[in-house]
Amino acid sequence: MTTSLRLDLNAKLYLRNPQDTDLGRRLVAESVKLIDEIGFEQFTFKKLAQRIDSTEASLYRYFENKHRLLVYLVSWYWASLRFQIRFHTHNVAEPRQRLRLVLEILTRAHHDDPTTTPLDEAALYRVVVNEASKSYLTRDVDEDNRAGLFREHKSLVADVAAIVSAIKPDYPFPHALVSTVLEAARKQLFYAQHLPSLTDTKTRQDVEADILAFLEGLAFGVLA
Amino acid sequence: MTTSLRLDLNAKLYLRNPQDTDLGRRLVAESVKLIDEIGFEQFTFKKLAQRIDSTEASLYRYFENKHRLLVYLVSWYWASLRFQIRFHTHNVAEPRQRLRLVLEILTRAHHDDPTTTPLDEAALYRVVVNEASKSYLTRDVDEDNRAGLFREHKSLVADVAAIVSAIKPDYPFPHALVSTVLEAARKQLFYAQHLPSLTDTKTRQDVEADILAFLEGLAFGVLA
DNA sequence: TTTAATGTGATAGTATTGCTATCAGAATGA
DNA sequence: TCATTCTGATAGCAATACTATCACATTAAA
Repeated sequence: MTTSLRLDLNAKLYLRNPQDTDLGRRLVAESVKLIDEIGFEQFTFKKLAQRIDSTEASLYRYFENKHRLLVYLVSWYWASLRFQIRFHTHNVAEPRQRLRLVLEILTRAHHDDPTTTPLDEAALYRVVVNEASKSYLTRDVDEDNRAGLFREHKSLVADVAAIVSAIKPDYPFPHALVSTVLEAARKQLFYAQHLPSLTDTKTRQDVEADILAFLEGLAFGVLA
Repeated sequence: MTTSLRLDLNAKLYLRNPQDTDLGRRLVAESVKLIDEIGFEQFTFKKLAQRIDSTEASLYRYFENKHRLLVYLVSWYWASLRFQIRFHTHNVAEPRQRLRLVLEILTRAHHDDPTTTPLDEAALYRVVVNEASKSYLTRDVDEDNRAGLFREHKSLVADVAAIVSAIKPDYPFPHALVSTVLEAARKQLFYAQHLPSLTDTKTRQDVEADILAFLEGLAFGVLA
């Protein structure tokens, strides 16, 4: 996968662009690892500052608070997923084949070579699986939404919904289908790892293959 | 809807059963309203104590912390949903018809008469929509799961998955389908209210009717 | 009936969290 | 050269998430 890719995210996500400075880049890279390790609730700017030999106040110059940092990380994930989808489906004309590819990327995107990318992709994916919902399940959703903080997520859903509509133009719920499938890909992985009775991959080997099969069944079932 | 129904939840959810005392019942009833008003992050036992003319420490006698209270409320919701499903599908033999009923209850359960029930059902549903994910998206999922805190959720999924398997015995993902549909019912309502570009109900009147149609399409699509 | 045990809510703490205000030095630019 | 801006560092503060201790009331046992 081609990387060192600099994704330009909505400037409202941060106070100062963390990609511009050494400290900013370490902030982001280490925050992924620390949130992955201790969870978002236990994560604080103070702990992160200690890790990267900086101070709390310095980090607050980049992000208003830890919630904004989470939204930034999740947006980064959506943006990179969207990039990968565009890249891989570029010269695939048949919409069903495109959708199939999207589902594959969705369930396997986090296996890319972590050395070529500025962030630990595997850790970021675990963070997204565990914490992404918290980025919008807050009192400030509407305000945050007005500020455009969820633009990356929306663009991704819009892109894939367009493929769905190409397959079946009269299907009335393309966006709902895509947002559901996107969510389900992550949730089912979480369930397989932590609440296996809410899914069906218990005894099997390749959890991701099962999730992919499940999602394909869902998507192509309604579009049949 | 028949109520004043006392649901017996897992005793590990609380330190002292809040249903046993007047204070306990007020705690639970008012917590639903307060969380609905200010959100789970802003909710504290201190604020709740002020509301019901009690003290912080008194409330800590019932629940170890506010997270346990949330798990309790969500479990109460799953249990009452399961009760309603059993009640309404009791004498419906045809599994497809049963599943259809379940989906209807899922999307409309919160319209029941609030005066007959100990909790404000509409407020509880809003709390579930906004906060339920936070009950298991924590560092302690595995521990909490071992303690049986998610039993109600699992039982509900198992019940409905059995209906799915009755419809199509060789379908390999009945639990994944049910947990996905359960989640989607809430998520799509949230999207319709806060992030409308992630769903397709923007211009329409009856959001719940749309969600029901979407879920029926999903479920009966894969089971066709 | 006395006394022991238990359950109740109230008061007063404490460590941590989530910031903010202020600062001094380094780099940048006019 | 001097002003501006940008950097990270120090200190502090209000709120949060509890905990420890208390006095009192009730119940249960001897």
